[in-house]
Amino acid sequence: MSKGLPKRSEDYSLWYNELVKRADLAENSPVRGCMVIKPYGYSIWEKMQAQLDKMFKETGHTNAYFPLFIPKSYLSKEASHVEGFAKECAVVTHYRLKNSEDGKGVVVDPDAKLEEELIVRPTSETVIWSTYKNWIQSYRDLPLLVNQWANVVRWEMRTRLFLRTAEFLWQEGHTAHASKQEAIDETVQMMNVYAEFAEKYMAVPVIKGVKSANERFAGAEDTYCIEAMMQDGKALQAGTSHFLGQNFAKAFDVKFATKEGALDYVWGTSWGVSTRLMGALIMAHSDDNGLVLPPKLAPIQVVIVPIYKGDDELDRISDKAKEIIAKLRAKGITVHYDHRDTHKPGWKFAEYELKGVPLRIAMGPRDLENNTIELARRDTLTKETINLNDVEIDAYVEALLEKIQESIYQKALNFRNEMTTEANSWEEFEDLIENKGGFLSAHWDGTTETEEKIKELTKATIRCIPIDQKAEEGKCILSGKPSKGRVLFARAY
RNA sequence: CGGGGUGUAGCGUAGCCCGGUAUCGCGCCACAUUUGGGAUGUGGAGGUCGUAGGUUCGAAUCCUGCCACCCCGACCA
Repeated sequence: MSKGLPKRSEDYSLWYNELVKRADLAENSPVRGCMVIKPYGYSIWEKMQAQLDKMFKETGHTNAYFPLFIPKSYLSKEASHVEGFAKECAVVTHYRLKNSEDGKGVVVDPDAKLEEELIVRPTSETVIWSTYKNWIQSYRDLPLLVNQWANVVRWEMRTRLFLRTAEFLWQEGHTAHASKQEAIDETVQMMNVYAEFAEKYMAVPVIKGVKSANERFAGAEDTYCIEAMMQDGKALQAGTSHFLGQNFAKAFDVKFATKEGALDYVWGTSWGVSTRLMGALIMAHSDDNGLVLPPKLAPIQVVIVPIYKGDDELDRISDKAKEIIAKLRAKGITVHYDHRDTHKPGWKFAEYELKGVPLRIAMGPRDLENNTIELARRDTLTKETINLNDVEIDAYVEALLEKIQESIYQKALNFRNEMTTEANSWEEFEDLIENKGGFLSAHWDGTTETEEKIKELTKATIRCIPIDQKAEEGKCILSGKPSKGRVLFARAY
């Protein structure tokens, strides 16, 4: 491994790609657009999963699993859904291979053609709603609150590790309700769960909002989202929650008997976050030295590096380190003691910085003598020497980790606020999008036509209509037609 | 999927124009000296030059197809 990462200021994309590989998060696979998530990267994803799963359970959801393959005909049952996904579906046409004529490999056996071709799920609404038809008869069967953790495939033209891959991991919640309002409440609730997760665990501030018709999920009545700001001034959609109305219920004929004895279609929602969150996490906090992980998602929260000459010294330091490790673990803190003699301390320091470990403790002979340790923070790159006679190390570290979590969030929030600008004229809008980036808060006349024109002219899209949008009379930035509030524009991933 | 670029040891590269069996650095292995911010020395291992064909006495080098990756468009979570 060569030293030094590319600089963010010089080539942000290159910095990101290199960081993902060097920090052992993921690498490309032999198949175009797919990725291998390496153990360290997967550990972070597992921590995200664990927390999200807990939050889903707390809001009444249960996990289930639906199959990878979907009959091709299912996709076309909901018109706008097929329109949205047809272009990027992987299709299974055969079920057998055979040895090739020249004996040099295997070929698809033409005799093993499937009667009905299968698509690899790009999302599971169709299979799930076809199943729900059998599960729901009465209002007593509702609400149905199901989530699944799964992989999906979307045959993307242009891919990037974590941000857009042909196959990705995610969770998809699919719920059915007896009333419209209840389904809308569910949709909003899950957006709020995502926002809370992003802010409290990932330390990434997000804007909650509703998508314009143009950006809406294929098959939804409304798409709610959380939008995050990356360090290069581009926006990233971090999670979506869809109010499906009765669209899928109608497409798959899912009716229920109401309390009053009438027959009605059920109301649906779906919501998801994916391994794309990994990309958001990386791009929101990391620096030119490597990853910066929020303590709540860091696979290793504290690393202890002994500095020693000879086995005797190592033994004495290890004795002391073990006491500290035991105390920290008792507090539920994840500690790694790296006493390998195959690498020098300086090498380890750089390595753990690259991997984003929030806190590093160094202990050498001088520390042993003075009963001190050196504490180094990853987020600020600052060091302090702590006298163990003066502080309770476990409580101190616990508090410091919390402080780091908060400080990373504040830094990202300050950045996001600096990068959110009101644009009041078209000239200003063009100048800001080109030279500053970030979110532009501007008036829009509400038409798809204007939205597309703006995209064509500036590559900026409407990220969302913020939930907390203030009523304000104004004129559309492009068309000059009347508008009742500002929406957020940005160039986006 | 369109335009441009790249592919040589685990990683980064020279060589390609002008054809003759592959250069350098990092990493890896062994030993010694080292250890408070990516150690040093000595010795060593590792390559069907992305892949499949073609031209040639001979191909990393020339020609064609394919694959992958990067950048810019279109598409998208």
